[in-house]
Amino acid sequence: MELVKQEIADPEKDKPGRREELLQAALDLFSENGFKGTSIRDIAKTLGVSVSVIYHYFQNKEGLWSEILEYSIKSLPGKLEAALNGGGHALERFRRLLRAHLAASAYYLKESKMFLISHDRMSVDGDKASKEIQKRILHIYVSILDELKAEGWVKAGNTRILAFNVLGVINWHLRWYRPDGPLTGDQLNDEIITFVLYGAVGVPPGRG
Amino acid sequence: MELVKQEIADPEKDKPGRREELLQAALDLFSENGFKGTSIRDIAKTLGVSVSVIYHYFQNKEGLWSEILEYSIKSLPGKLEAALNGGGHALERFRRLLRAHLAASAYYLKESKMFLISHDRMSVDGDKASKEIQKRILHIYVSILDELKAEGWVKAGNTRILAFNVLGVINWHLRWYRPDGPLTGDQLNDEIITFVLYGAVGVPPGRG
DNA sequence: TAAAAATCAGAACGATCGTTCTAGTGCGGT
DNA sequence: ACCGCACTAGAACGATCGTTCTGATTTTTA
Repeated sequence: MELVKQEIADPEKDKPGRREELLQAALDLFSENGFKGTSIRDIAKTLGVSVSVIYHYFQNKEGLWSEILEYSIKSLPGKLEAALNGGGHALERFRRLLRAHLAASAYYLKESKMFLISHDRMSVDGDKASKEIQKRILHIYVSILDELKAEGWVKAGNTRILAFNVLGVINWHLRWYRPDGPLTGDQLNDEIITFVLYGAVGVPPGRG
Repeated sequence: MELVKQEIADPEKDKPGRREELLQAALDLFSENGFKGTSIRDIAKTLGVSVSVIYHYFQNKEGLWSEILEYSIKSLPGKLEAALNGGGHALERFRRLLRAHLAASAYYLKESKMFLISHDRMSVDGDKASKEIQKRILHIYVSILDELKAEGWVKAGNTRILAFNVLGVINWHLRWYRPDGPLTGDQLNDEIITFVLYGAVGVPPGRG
Protein backbone atom coordinates (compact mmCIF):
# COMPACT_ATOMS: atom_id res chain seq x y z
CA MET A 1 0.00 0.00 0.00
CA GLU A 2 2.53 2.50 1.05
CA LEU A 3 4.86 1.24 -1.64
CA VAL A 4 2.65 2.57 -4.38
CA LYS A 5 3.78 6.05 -3.65
CA GLN A 6 7.35 4.97 -4.25
CA GLU A 7 6.57 3.41 -7.59
CA ILE A 8 5.02 6.38 -9.29
CA ALA A 9 7.35 9.18 -10.33
CA ASP A 10 7.77 11.53 -7.43
CA PRO A 11 9.26 14.92 -8.27
CA GLU A 12 10.02 15.51 -4.61
CA LYS A 13 11.81 12.22 -4.20
CA ASP A 14 15.36 13.59 -4.03
CA LYS A 15 14.47 16.69 -2.08
CA PRO A 16 16.75 16.80 0.96
CA GLY A 17 15.14 16.39 4.31
CA ARG A 18 15.14 19.03 6.99
CA ARG A 19 18.11 17.49 8.67
CA GLU A 20 20.24 17.71 5.55
CA GLU A 21 19.04 21.24 4.88
CA LEU A 22 20.09 22.26 8.35
CA LEU A 23 23.49 20.67 7.96
CA GLN A 24 24.01 22.46 4.67
CA ALA A 25 22.92 25.85 6.01
CA ALA A 26 25.10 25.42 9.08
CA LEU A 27 28.04 24.42 6.91
CA ASP A 28 27.70 27.52 4.76
CA LEU A 29 27.60 29.83 7.75
CA PHE A 30 30.19 28.03 9.86
CA SER A 31 32.73 27.92 7.04
CA GLU A 32 32.28 31.64 6.40
CA ASN A 33 31.87 33.12 9.86
CA GLY A 34 33.20 30.47 12.21
CA PHE A 35 31.55 28.95 15.25
CA LYS A 36 31.07 32.02 17.39
CA GLY A 37 30.31 34.14 14.36
CA THR A 38 27.30 31.97 13.54
CA SER A 39 24.21 31.97 15.72
CA ILE A 40 21.51 29.34 15.96
CA ARG A 41 19.05 31.98 14.82
CA ASP A 42 21.18 32.72 11.76
CA ILE A 43 21.02 29.10 10.70
CA ALA A 44 17.28 28.89 11.27
CA LYS A 45 16.70 32.15 9.43
CA THR A 46 18.39 30.99 6.22
CA LEU A 47 15.81 28.20 6.01
CA GLY A 48 12.95 30.36 7.27
CA VAL A 49 12.22 28.03 10.14
CA SER A 50 12.10 28.37 13.89
CA VAL A 51 15.03 27.71 16.19
CA SER A 52 13.23 24.81 17.81
CA VAL A 53 13.62 22.87 14.55
CA ILE A 54 17.36 22.79 15.08
CA TYR A 55 16.98 21.44 18.58
CA HIS A 56 14.61 18.82 17.31
CA TYR A 57 17.24 17.34 14.98
CA PHE A 58 20.41 18.09 16.91
CA GLN A 59 21.37 18.13 20.54
CA ASN A 60 22.81 21.61 20.50
CA LYS A 61 24.98 24.00 18.48
CA GLU A 62 28.17 22.11 19.10
CA GLY A 63 26.52 18.84 18.09
CA LEU A 64 25.67 20.43 14.79
CA TRP A 65 29.26 21.55 14.33
CA SER A 66 30.80 18.23 15.21
CA GLU A 67 28.36 16.26 13.08
CA ILE A 68 29.63 18.14 10.03
CA LEU A 69 33.19 17.31 10.97
CA GLU A 70 32.13 13.75 11.63
CA TYR A 71 30.94 12.89 8.13
CA SER A 72 33.74 14.79 6.40
CA ILE A 73 37.04 15.34 8.13
CA LYS A 74 37.08 12.42 10.49
CA SER A 75 37.86 10.08 7.60
CA LEU A 76 40.74 12.17 6.32
CA PRO A 77 43.60 10.49 8.21
CA GLY A 78 42.41 7.10 7.03
CA LYS A 79 42.30 8.27 3.44
CA LEU A 80 45.79 9.68 3.67
CA GLU A 81 47.13 6.49 5.21
CA ALA A 82 45.49 4.48 2.46
CA ALA A 83 47.14 6.65 -0.19
CA LEU A 84 50.44 6.15 1.55
CA ASN A 85 50.14 2.39 1.98
CA GLY A 86 49.75 1.70 -1.73
CA GLY A 87 52.71 0.35 -3.65
CA GLY A 88 55.53 2.24 -5.31
CA HIS A 89 58.71 3.89 -4.13
CA ALA A 90 58.68 6.59 -1.47
CA LEU A 91 58.57 9.59 -3.75
CA GLU A 92 55.73 8.11 -5.72
CA ARG A 93 53.74 7.46 -2.56
CA PHE A 94 54.45 10.97 -1.33
CA ARG A 95 53.00 12.37 -4.55
CA ARG A 96 49.97 10.16 -4.12
CA LEU A 97 49.55 11.39 -0.57
CA LEU A 98 49.58 14.99 -1.72
CA ARG A 99 47.05 14.27 -4.46
CA ALA A 100 44.75 12.46 -2.05
CA HIS A 101 44.97 15.29 0.44
CA LEU A 102 44.22 17.93 -2.19
CA ALA A 103 41.37 15.86 -3.60
CA ALA A 104 39.78 15.41 -0.18
CA SER A 105 40.17 19.11 0.60
CA ALA A 106 38.51 20.06 -2.67
CA TYR A 107 35.66 17.60 -2.18
CA TYR A 108 35.02 18.78 1.37
CA LEU A 109 36.00 22.37 0.71
CA LYS A 110 33.74 24.15 3.17
CA GLU A 111 34.11 21.42 5.74
CA SER A 112 37.89 21.73 5.51
CA LYS A 113 37.67 25.46 5.99
CA MET A 114 35.54 24.88 9.05
CA PHE A 115 38.03 22.37 10.32
CA LEU A 116 40.89 24.81 10.09
CA ILE A 117 39.09 27.52 12.03
CA SER A 118 39.83 26.39 15.52
CA HIS A 119 41.06 29.81 16.52
CA ASP A 120 37.53 30.85 17.14
CA ARG A 121 36.87 27.87 19.24
CA MET A 122 34.11 26.32 21.22
CA SER A 123 34.35 24.08 24.23
CA VAL A 124 37.55 22.29 25.04
CA ASP A 125 36.16 18.87 24.21
CA GLY A 126 35.05 19.75 20.72
CA ASP A 127 38.41 21.19 19.93
CA LYS A 128 40.28 18.22 21.29
CA ALA A 129 38.95 15.93 18.58
CA SER A 130 40.13 18.35 15.90
CA LYS A 131 43.54 18.63 17.50
CA GLU A 132 43.83 14.87 17.53
CA ILE A 133 43.09 14.63 13.82
CA GLN A 134 45.60 17.35 13.05
CA LYS A 135 48.20 15.43 15.01
CA ARG A 136 47.52 12.23 13.11
CA ILE A 137 47.87 14.01 9.79
CA LEU A 138 51.11 15.60 10.88
CA HIS A 139 52.47 12.22 11.87
CA ILE A 140 51.62 10.80 8.46
CA TYR A 141 53.63 13.50 6.76
CA VAL A 142 56.55 13.20 9.14
CA SER A 143 56.76 9.47 8.58
CA ILE A 144 56.88 9.66 4.78
CA LEU A 145 59.35 12.55 4.93
CA ASP A 146 61.56 10.52 7.25
CA GLU A 147 61.42 7.72 4.73
CA LEU A 148 62.33 10.07 1.92
CA LYS A 149 65.17 11.43 3.98
CA ALA A 150 66.54 7.95 4.64
CA GLU A 151 66.62 7.38 0.90
CA GLY A 152 68.43 10.65 0.34
CA TRP A 153 65.61 12.56 -1.32
CA VAL A 154 65.11 15.01 1.49
CA LYS A 155 68.05 17.09 2.64
CA ALA A 156 66.24 19.17 5.25
CA GLY A 157 67.45 18.80 8.81
CA ASN A 158 64.10 18.71 10.58
CA THR A 159 61.36 16.65 8.96
CA ARG A 160 58.81 17.86 11.48
CA ILE A 161 59.25 21.45 10.43
CA LEU A 162 59.26 20.30 6.83
CA ALA A 163 55.94 18.58 7.42
CA PHE A 164 54.52 21.79 8.89
CA ASN A 165 55.64 23.65 5.80
CA VAL A 166 54.03 21.13 3.47
CA LEU A 167 50.82 21.25 5.46
CA GLY A 168 50.96 25.02 5.32
CA VAL A 169 50.84 24.97 1.54
CA ILE A 170 48.06 22.39 1.47
CA ASN A 171 45.92 24.05 4.10
CA TRP A 172 46.55 27.64 3.10
CA HIS A 173 45.19 27.02 -0.35
CA LEU A 174 41.75 26.59 1.22
CA ARG A 175 41.84 30.28 2.10
CA TRP A 176 42.35 31.58 -1.39
CA TYR A 177 40.99 28.84 -3.64
CA ARG A 178 37.85 29.78 -5.55
CA PRO A 179 36.15 27.04 -7.58
CA ASP A 180 35.28 29.57 -10.28
CA GLY A 181 38.91 30.53 -10.87
CA PRO A 182 40.62 30.36 -14.27
CA LEU A 183 42.47 27.10 -13.65
CA THR A 184 41.01 23.64 -13.44
CA GLY A 185 41.37 21.70 -10.24
CA ASP A 186 43.98 19.43 -11.79
CA GLN A 187 46.10 22.31 -13.03
CA LEU A 188 45.94 23.86 -9.57
CA ASN A 189 46.95 20.63 -7.88
CA ASP A 190 49.89 20.24 -10.25
CA GLU A 191 51.12 23.73 -9.42
CA ILE A 192 50.81 23.08 -5.70
CA ILE A 193 52.47 19.66 -5.80
CA THR A 194 55.32 20.98 -7.91
CA PHE A 195 55.87 23.73 -5.39
CA VAL A 196 55.81 21.34 -2.47
CA LEU A 197 58.35 19.10 -4.14
CA TYR A 198 60.69 21.62 -5.76
CA GLY A 199 59.88 25.01 -4.26
CA ALA A 200 59.80 28.32 -6.07
CA VAL A 201 63.14 28.07 -7.89
CA GLY A 202 64.17 24.44 -7.50
CA VAL A 203 64.41 22.64 -10.80
CA PRO A 204 62.52 19.38 -11.11
CA PRO A 205 64.57 16.65 -12.78
CA GLY A 206 64.21 16.59 -16.55
CA ARG A 207 63.09 20.20 -16.68
CA GLY A 208 66.41 22.01 -16.15
CA MET B 1 59.45 71.81 40.05
CA GLU B 2 57.73 68.92 38.50
CA LEU B 3 61.01 68.03 36.85
CA VAL B 4 62.57 67.08 40.16
CA LYS B 5 60.58 63.91 40.22
CA GLN B 6 62.10 62.94 36.91
CA GLU B 7 65.65 63.59 38.11
CA ILE B 8 65.70 61.38 41.13
CA ALA B 9 65.81 57.65 40.54
CA ASP B 10 62.28 56.42 40.08
CA PRO B 11 61.81 52.67 40.36
CA GLU B 12 58.42 53.00 38.69
CA LYS B 13 59.75 54.97 35.77
CA ASP B 14 59.55 52.26 33.13
CA LYS B 15 56.30 50.82 34.37
CA PRO B 16 53.90 50.73 31.43
CA GLY B 17 50.88 52.98 31.62
CA ARG B 18 47.34 51.73 31.74
CA ARG B 19 46.95 52.23 28.03
CA GLU B 20 49.92 49.99 27.25
CA GLU B 21 48.76 47.44 29.78
CA LEU B 22 45.37 47.32 28.11
CA LEU B 23 46.90 46.92 24.67
CA GLN B 24 49.06 44.07 25.91
CA ALA B 25 46.21 42.27 27.64
CA ALA B 26 43.99 42.68 24.61
CA LEU B 27 46.77 41.40 22.36
CA ASP B 28 47.23 38.27 24.45
CA LEU B 29 43.52 37.46 24.38
CA PHE B 30 42.84 38.49 20.81
CA SER B 31 45.73 36.44 19.43
CA GLU B 32 44.55 33.38 21.33
CA ASN B 33 40.77 33.55 21.11
CA GLY B 34 40.05 35.94 18.27
CA PHE B 35 37.85 39.00 18.22
CA LYS B 36 34.52 37.46 19.03
CA GLY B 37 36.13 35.01 21.43
CA THR B 38 37.41 37.88 23.55
CA SER B 39 35.07 40.03 25.59
CA ILE B 40 35.67 43.49 26.97
CA ARG B 41 35.16 42.07 30.42
CA ASP B 42 37.81 39.42 29.80
CA ILE B 43 40.35 42.09 28.98
CA ALA B 44 39.43 44.16 32.02
CA LYS B 45 39.51 41.14 34.28
CA THR B 46 43.10 40.20 33.40
CA LEU B 47 44.17 43.59 34.75
CA GLY B 48 41.71 43.58 37.62
CA VAL B 49 40.12 46.81 36.50
CA SER B 50 36.63 47.89 35.55
CA VAL B 51 35.30 47.86 32.02
CA SER B 52 34.94 51.62 32.03
CA VAL B 53 38.73 51.90 32.05
CA ILE B 54 38.83 50.43 28.57
CA TYR B 55 36.30 52.93 27.31
CA HIS B 56 38.29 55.71 28.88
CA TYR B 57 41.35 54.94 26.79
CA PHE B 58 39.75 53.55 23.63
CA GLN B 59 36.67 54.33 21.66
CA ASN B 60 35.34 50.80 21.62
CA LYS B 61 36.34 47.18 21.22
CA GLU B 62 37.07 47.47 17.54
CA GLY B 63 39.21 50.56 18.13
CA LEU B 64 41.29 48.50 20.51
CA TRP B 65 41.68 45.77 17.89
CA SER B 66 42.62 48.10 15.07
CA GLU B 67 45.04 50.09 17.19
CA ILE B 68 47.06 46.92 17.72
CA LEU B 69 47.10 46.28 14.01
CA GLU B 70 47.99 49.92 13.45
CA TYR B 71 51.30 49.94 15.31
CA SER B 72 52.35 46.51 14.09
CA ILE B 73 51.03 45.13 10.83
CA LYS B 74 50.29 48.34 9.00
CA SER B 75 54.00 48.90 8.43
CA LEU B 76 54.58 45.40 7.05
CA PRO B 77 54.08 46.12 3.33
CA GLY B 78 56.50 49.05 3.57
CA LYS B 79 59.12 46.88 5.24
CA LEU B 80 58.76 44.20 2.60
CA GLU B 81 59.05 46.73 -0.21
CA ALA B 82 62.16 48.17 1.42
CA ALA B 83 63.73 44.72 1.59
CA LEU B 84 62.89 44.22 -2.05
CA ASN B 85 64.17 47.58 -3.24
CA GLY B 86 67.69 47.03 -1.95
CA GLY B 87 70.43 46.10 -4.43
CA GLY B 88 71.39 42.69 -5.72
CA HIS B 89 70.05 40.31 -8.29
CA ALA B 90 66.49 39.06 -8.16
CA LEU B 91 67.13 35.82 -6.28
CA GLU B 92 69.13 37.65 -3.65
CA ARG B 93 66.37 40.19 -3.17
CA PHE B 94 63.78 37.42 -2.95
CA ARG B 95 65.75 35.82 -0.13
CA ARG B 96 65.99 39.17 1.61
CA LEU B 97 62.24 39.59 1.26
CA LEU B 98 61.63 36.23 2.87
CA ARG B 99 64.01 37.03 5.72
CA ALA B 100 62.40 40.40 6.33
CA HIS B 101 58.95 38.84 6.33
CA LEU B 102 59.95 36.12 8.77
CA ALA B 103 61.72 38.62 11.01
CA ALA B 104 58.71 40.91 11.13
CA SER B 105 56.40 37.98 11.84
CA ALA B 106 58.61 36.82 14.69
CA TYR B 107 58.90 40.31 16.17
CA TYR B 108 55.16 40.89 16.00
CA LEU B 109 54.25 37.28 16.62
CA LYS B 110 50.96 37.70 18.45
CA GLU B 111 49.99 40.66 16.32
CA SER B 112 50.56 38.62 13.19
CA LYS B 113 48.42 35.81 14.55
CA MET B 114 45.70 38.35 15.23
CA PHE B 115 46.06 39.69 11.74
CA LEU B 116 45.55 36.30 10.17
CA ILE B 117 42.37 35.60 12.10
CA SER B 118 39.90 37.40 9.96
CA HIS B 119 37.66 34.38 9.75
CA ASP B 120 36.12 35.38 12.99
CA ARG B 121 35.53 38.85 11.83
CA MET B 122 34.09 42.06 13.08
CA SER B 123 32.51 44.88 11.14
CA VAL B 124 33.06 45.15 7.44
CA ASP B 125 35.15 48.31 7.73
CA GLY B 126 37.66 46.86 10.13
CA ASP B 127 38.19 43.88 7.90
CA LYS B 128 38.59 45.96 4.77
CA ALA B 129 41.84 47.48 5.99
CA SER B 130 43.27 44.01 6.67
CA LYS B 131 42.21 42.78 3.27
CA GLU B 132 43.94 45.73 1.66
CA ILE B 133 47.21 44.96 3.44
CA GLN B 134 46.99 41.32 2.43
CA LYS B 135 46.51 42.38 -1.16
CA ARG B 136 49.56 44.64 -1.09
CA ILE B 137 51.70 41.86 0.32
CA LEU B 138 50.48 39.45 -2.32
CA HIS B 139 51.34 41.95 -5.03
CA ILE B 140 54.87 42.30 -3.69
CA TYR B 141 55.41 38.57 -3.95
CA VAL B 142 53.86 38.33 -7.39
CA SER B 143 56.11 41.09 -8.73
CA ILE B 144 59.36 39.53 -7.53
CA LEU B 145 58.25 36.11 -8.71
CA ASP B 146 57.46 37.56 -12.13
CA GLU B 147 60.92 39.03 -12.18
CA LEU B 148 62.45 35.71 -11.24
CA LYS B 149 60.41 34.01 -13.91
CA ALA B 150 61.61 36.47 -16.57
CA GLU B 151 65.16 35.58 -15.62
CA GLY B 152 64.43 31.89 -15.89
CA TRP B 153 64.63 31.03 -12.21
CA VAL B 154 60.98 30.26 -11.81
CA LYS B 155 59.42 27.61 -14.02
CA ALA B 156 55.91 27.66 -12.54
CA GLY B 157 53.12 28.65 -14.89
CA ASN B 158 51.15 30.88 -12.55
CA THR B 159 53.14 33.25 -10.35
CA ARG B 160 50.01 34.31 -8.48
CA ILE B 161 49.36 30.80 -7.27
CA LEU B 162 53.04 30.47 -6.54
CA ALA B 163 52.84 33.60 -4.40
CA PHE B 164 49.90 32.14 -2.50
CA ASN B 165 51.92 29.02 -1.85
CA VAL B 166 54.89 30.99 -0.56
CA LEU B 167 52.63 33.06 1.67
CA GLY B 168 51.06 29.87 2.92
CA VAL B 169 54.38 28.63 4.23
CA ILE B 170 55.23 31.99 5.77
CA ASN B 171 51.87 32.53 7.41
CA TRP B 172 51.19 28.96 8.44
CA HIS B 173 54.32 28.88 10.52
CA LEU B 174 52.66 31.36 12.89
CA ARG B 175 50.21 28.63 13.82
CA TRP B 176 52.75 26.09 14.98
CA TYR B 177 55.78 28.16 15.92
CA ARG B 178 56.60 28.18 19.61
CA PRO B 179 59.40 30.48 20.79
CA ASP B 180 60.52 27.86 23.31
CA GLY B 181 61.07 25.19 20.68
CA PRO B 182 64.37 23.34 20.22
CA LEU B 183 65.57 25.37 17.24
CA THR B 184 66.77 28.95 17.23
CA GLY B 185 64.90 31.49 15.20
CA ASP B 186 67.66 31.62 12.62
CA GLN B 187 67.72 27.88 12.16
CA LEU B 188 63.99 27.89 11.73
CA ASN B 189 64.10 30.66 9.16
CA ASP B 190 66.76 28.79 7.20
CA GLU B 191 64.62 25.69 7.08
CA ILE B 192 61.61 27.66 5.93
CA ILE B 193 63.48 29.66 3.31
CA THR B 194 65.14 26.54 1.94
CA PHE B 195 61.74 24.91 1.63
CA VAL B 196 60.26 27.94 -0.12
CA LEU B 197 63.12 28.01 -2.60
CA TYR B 198 63.71 24.30 -3.23
CA GLY B 199 60.72 22.44 -1.82
CA ALA B 200 60.79 19.14 0.00
CA VAL B 201 62.96 17.17 -2.42
CA GLY B 202 64.41 19.81 -4.74
CA VAL B 203 68.17 20.00 -4.52
CA PRO B 204 69.70 23.41 -3.90
CA PRO B 205 72.69 24.15 -6.13
CA GLY B 206 75.99 23.00 -4.67
CA ARG B 207 74.30 20.53 -2.37
CA GLY B 208 73.46 17.73 -4.80
C1' DT C 1 44.49 75.23 48.87
C1' DA C 2 40.95 75.22 45.57
C1' DA C 3 39.52 74.30 41.01
C1' DA C 4 40.02 71.28 37.08
C1' DA C 5 41.05 67.32 34.88
C1' DA C 6 42.22 62.51 34.70
C1' DT C 7 41.11 58.08 36.20
C1' DC C 8 38.36 54.60 37.97
C1' DA C 9 34.36 51.34 40.15
C1' DG C 10 30.06 49.67 39.65
C1' DA C 11 25.42 49.72 38.31
C1' DA C 12 22.53 49.77 34.49
C1' DC C 13 20.66 49.33 29.60
C1' DG C 14 19.28 47.20 25.51
C1' DA C 15 20.58 43.65 22.46
C1' DT C 16 21.72 39.03 21.43
C1' DC C 17 23.20 34.62 22.71
C1' DG C 18 22.11 29.31 23.46
C1' DT C 19 18.59 26.80 25.19
C1' DT C 20 14.05 25.33 27.03
C1' DC C 21 9.14 25.33 27.34
C1' DT C 22 4.41 25.39 25.79
C1' DA C 23 1.29 24.71 22.55
C1' DG C 24 -0.41 23.50 18.21
C1' DT C 25 -0.32 21.39 13.85
C1' DG C 26 -0.86 17.27 10.45
C1' DC C 27 -0.35 12.45 9.57
C1' DG C 28 -0.05 7.19 9.92
C1' DG C 29 -1.72 3.32 12.51
C1' DT C 30 -5.48 0.93 14.92
C1' DA D 1 -12.92 8.39 15.60
C1' DC D 2 -9.02 8.18 18.39
C1' DC D 3 -4.35 8.03 19.77
C1' DG D 4 0.43 8.77 19.32
C1' DC D 5 4.16 10.76 17.17
C1' DA D 6 7.02 13.65 14.22
C1' DC D 7 7.44 18.29 13.38
C1' DT D 8 7.07 23.21 14.06
C1' DA D 9 6.14 28.26 15.79
C1' DG D 10 6.81 31.37 19.13
C1' DA D 11 7.36 32.95 23.67
C1' DA D 12 10.32 32.88 27.41
C1' DC D 13 14.59 32.32 30.45
C1' DG D 14 18.97 33.26 32.22
C1' DA D 15 23.44 34.49 30.76
C1' DT D 16 26.53 37.39 28.49
C1' DC D 17 27.59 40.77 25.22
C1' DG D 18 29.16 45.88 24.04
C1' DT D 19 28.31 50.15 25.74
C1' DT D 20 26.79 54.11 28.63
C1' DC D 21 25.93 56.50 32.86
C1' DT D 22 26.61 58.10 37.55
C1' DG D 23 29.38 59.22 40.96
C1' DA D 24 33.56 58.95 43.51
C1' DT D 25 38.57 59.25 44.00
C1' DT D 26 43.00 60.69 42.71
C1' DT D 27 46.17 63.59 40.35
C1' DT D 28 47.44 67.72 38.16
C1' DT D 29 47.32 72.60 37.68
C1' DA D 30 46.96 77.37 39.13
